[in-house]
Amino acid sequence: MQSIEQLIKDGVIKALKSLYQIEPDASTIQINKTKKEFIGDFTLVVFPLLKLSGKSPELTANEIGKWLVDNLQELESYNVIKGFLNLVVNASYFIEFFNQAAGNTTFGFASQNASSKKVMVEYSSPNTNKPLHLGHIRNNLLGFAVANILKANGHDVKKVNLVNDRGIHICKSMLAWKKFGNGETPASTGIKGDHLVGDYYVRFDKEYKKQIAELMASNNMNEDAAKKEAPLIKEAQDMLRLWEAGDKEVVELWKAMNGWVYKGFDETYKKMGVDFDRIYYESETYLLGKEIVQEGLSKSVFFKKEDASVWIDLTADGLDQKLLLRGDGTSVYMTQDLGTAVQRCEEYHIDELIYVVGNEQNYHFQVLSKVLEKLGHTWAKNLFHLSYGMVELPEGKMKSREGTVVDADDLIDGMVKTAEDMSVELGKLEGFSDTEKEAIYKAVGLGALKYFILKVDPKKTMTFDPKESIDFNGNTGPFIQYTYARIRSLISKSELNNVFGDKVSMTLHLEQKEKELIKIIYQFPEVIAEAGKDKSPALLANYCYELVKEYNQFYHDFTILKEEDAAKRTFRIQLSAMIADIIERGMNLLGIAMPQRM
RNA sequence: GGCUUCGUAGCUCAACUGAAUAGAGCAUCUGACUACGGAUCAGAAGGUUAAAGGUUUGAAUCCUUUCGAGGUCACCA
Repeated sequence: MQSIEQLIKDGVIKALKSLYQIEPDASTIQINKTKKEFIGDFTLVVFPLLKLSGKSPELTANEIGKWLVDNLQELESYNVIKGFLNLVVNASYFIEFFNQAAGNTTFGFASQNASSKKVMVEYSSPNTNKPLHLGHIRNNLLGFAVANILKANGHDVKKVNLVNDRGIHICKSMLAWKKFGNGETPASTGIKGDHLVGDYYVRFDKEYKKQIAELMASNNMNEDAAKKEAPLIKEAQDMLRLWEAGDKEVVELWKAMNGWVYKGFDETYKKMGVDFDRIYYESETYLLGKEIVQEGLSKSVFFKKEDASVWIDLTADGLDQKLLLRGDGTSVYMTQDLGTAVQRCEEYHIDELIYVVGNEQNYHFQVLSKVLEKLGHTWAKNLFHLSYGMVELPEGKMKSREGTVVDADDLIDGMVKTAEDMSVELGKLEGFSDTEKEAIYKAVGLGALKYFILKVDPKKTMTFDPKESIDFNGNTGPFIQYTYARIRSLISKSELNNVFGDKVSMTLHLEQKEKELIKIIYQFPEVIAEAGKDKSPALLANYCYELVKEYNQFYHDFTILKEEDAAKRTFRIQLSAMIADIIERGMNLLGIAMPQRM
């Protein structure tokens, strides 16, 4: 079935040819959805066409409108307001569309096809010296949802995680554990591994600051000098050197402590409902990229300073000089990223590489793609930095003064607990088994969190308000889940054994609200495509809400199960079921579970 | 300071590529009901889209300047 917009567009071109003997540029033809306050389904904006017609907006619109209605059987009537030509599409067109889409479980989703790409989405990328926090939640939810949406667009998607498991910061927690601990383990303390390690990282920082203060007081040092001279930091640096040299004892401890952290992360990922096809470790990739630096040197794209460090000069591109390799030949962040990018794009033939990374690294990724471009890699333009803004909390109430961030586990557990409290208070889940209740609390608590974060444009800094997110009214996850559960309940009460068994009669009269709903359903494939193109789950989230809101009005205005006309009743049940299907599929792409009952 | 992102109702967010009277929700106020699930629905009020200029038939959207907030400018990752 050809899209109606395309049909109208083609019609307009023919109309212009026939009316004014001109061949318009297709881009000047704008078909919009008609705004609610006007009559019509689609609107042609005629202003850009006035130069071609040489007539007034109203006259032009009327002439085109008349031609279209006379020549396109899908159109029923038209009206003109100022320079806007509103077109009314035949109800039978929408019924035919509905009959085709209803019950089609792949409606809106593309399967692999000629334009499918091999896409890699890298997200999460945690450090192993501290637990995941609120910022990681946005990262993980975005990465997971975008991967799903791209899959729904027919792309071959790989989700990967690059764990930052080495470096001075890891040594800090290791050192603190050795010096200030008593051999505690997650097993001996019952503390989650990532939290235990994180606690020692904090401990290191505390002791380190103490030493700095002492040095400044007793030796009359300034702060910068004290930071460099503190014994603790020197020990940590020694440890890093030992690690790089492969010292057995240090490597063993490193393995053990990282193991604890991974176990903790796995738990959090599972709780959050995200996963990966492959996990990379920086300890395995940090040496990659040195060859590329040599290649760049031989091509004179890079240059060497007196101390043998390697740089690139991007001042001509409006950027700065950037270090690519240290004087002692060790690699930096950029070296590694150059290496992994080349490996992924050339060895695995990735068509697109998406990095979900916070916007504080915008500059890094700008430099990364510039460097690759200068090295002559045409695929450099296939790197996409999905940059997102910080997540704040209202009034910073939960933010401690030291800037300690909100822990992911605590936040998730808190959301689930709130869902439980609210539910118990309202007595909504009486008669459910304990396991059912647990599942619903989790779905609602997490649904609230996920939906609230994903509905916001990724690039914007946002405020997460836990209380607002879990409200059962408004643009929230729980509101959508609740409406969904109500529809499911309605369908099971309808006692139709095969909901989509009967086709809707082409002669059925469509009420305005019914038509509106079908029109929103009609947009679903477009929304999926657009969300994939923009890599924006927010588009999909807001679409789901719009659909639910519209449905609630429909639900309120019409009888469904008690409708006396059997054909009408069946249609309304089918319409409800179709909407439930779409909501479920849309929300699942966002990683949000939809309880059948709640 | 250089570069960069952002600034929309009291609050949290929308507005696809420039298009009609800038939309929702929360909060506030006013109403509706023995209910196909009341965790409901309807209505009201709330805006000089930070400010000023410019381009355009048309600007929240594009350009310039100013103000304000964040990010970044490490031999950290």
